[in-house]
Amino acid sequence: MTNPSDLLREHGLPVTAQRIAVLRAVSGRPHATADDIAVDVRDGIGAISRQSVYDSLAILAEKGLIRRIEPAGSPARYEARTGDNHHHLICRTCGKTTDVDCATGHAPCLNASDSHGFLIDEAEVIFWGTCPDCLTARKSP
Amino acid sequence: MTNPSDLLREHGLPVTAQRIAVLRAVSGRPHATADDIAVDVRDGIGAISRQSVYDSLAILAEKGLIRRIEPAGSPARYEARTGDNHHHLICRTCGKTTDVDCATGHAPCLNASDSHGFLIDEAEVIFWGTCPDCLTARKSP
DNA sequence: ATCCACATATTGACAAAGTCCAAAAAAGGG
DNA sequence: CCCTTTTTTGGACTTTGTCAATATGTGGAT
Repeated sequence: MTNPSDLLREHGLPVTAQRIAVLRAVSGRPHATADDIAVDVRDGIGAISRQSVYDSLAILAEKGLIRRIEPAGSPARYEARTGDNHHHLICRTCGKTTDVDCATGHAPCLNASDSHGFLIDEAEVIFWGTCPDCLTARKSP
Repeated sequence: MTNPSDLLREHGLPVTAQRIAVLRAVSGRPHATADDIAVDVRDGIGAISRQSVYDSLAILAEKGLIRRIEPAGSPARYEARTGDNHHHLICRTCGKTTDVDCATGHAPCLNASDSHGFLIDEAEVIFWGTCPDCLTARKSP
């Protein structure tokens, strides 16, 4: 696997300690919020400003190195798994987020029945439900 | 079509001028934000507090009279079309939101390839793209 | 029709998430 | 090594939404 520094250079981005740390944090903890990332980064390199976390996440997302998702009722979350059109399964109770491959194995929902003249570039699918833990918790209170 | 008052009563909700007006506003302007609703309601009945708009929207959504969607990068939006498992097509540039029926006509994405033990109750699909207007605007600047 | 208990509406303060801006610091090129 | 450009920082600010206390209105029983 390409290391973080090379990844940044390949995308024409100046290499900074902050960006490397942010990239590492996102890879190491999928579906983390900006705040989670900030905490992880501080554990790694000591300190980083809130603004730099947002800037780094934004530019990494723009270059396609990470993906940003914004589930209802939650702050934005980031993940390093990109380009494979996977979707998400989110627990309504505890917010646990799990990756799922698409139903038929190859992007079933990419074409809407009627595109209304839009040029569609992404189909985002979120499955809402209750996770196993919360299911058991609910049955035996 | 059932009128707003009866709809509220049928769902065990006390009927108030505010709720009727909110319900009307959501029906009349699909995909409106809470703020849009407040403006429309004030046009209709003169005044309503911000909090009441939020409360009404929340309870109407809870009872299934309206649906709440929260697209990335946008405040929450509400629509009165419920129970037909339709999805949304959103323009990345101007935010225009359009309803689309599901690709195959009958909920293609309702079963994930692997539910990971979750009990899934909804599959939310958002198609992201560029609307016709923004496409033309982009080509001829 | 009137009264009462309770749900709902209002008001104002507050919180979370994110953005904007100007100044300081650091990186890269000549 | 110096200069320009980019990045980082810190702080103020905006937007969206929630909380808590008080006032008001609703629907049922009398």
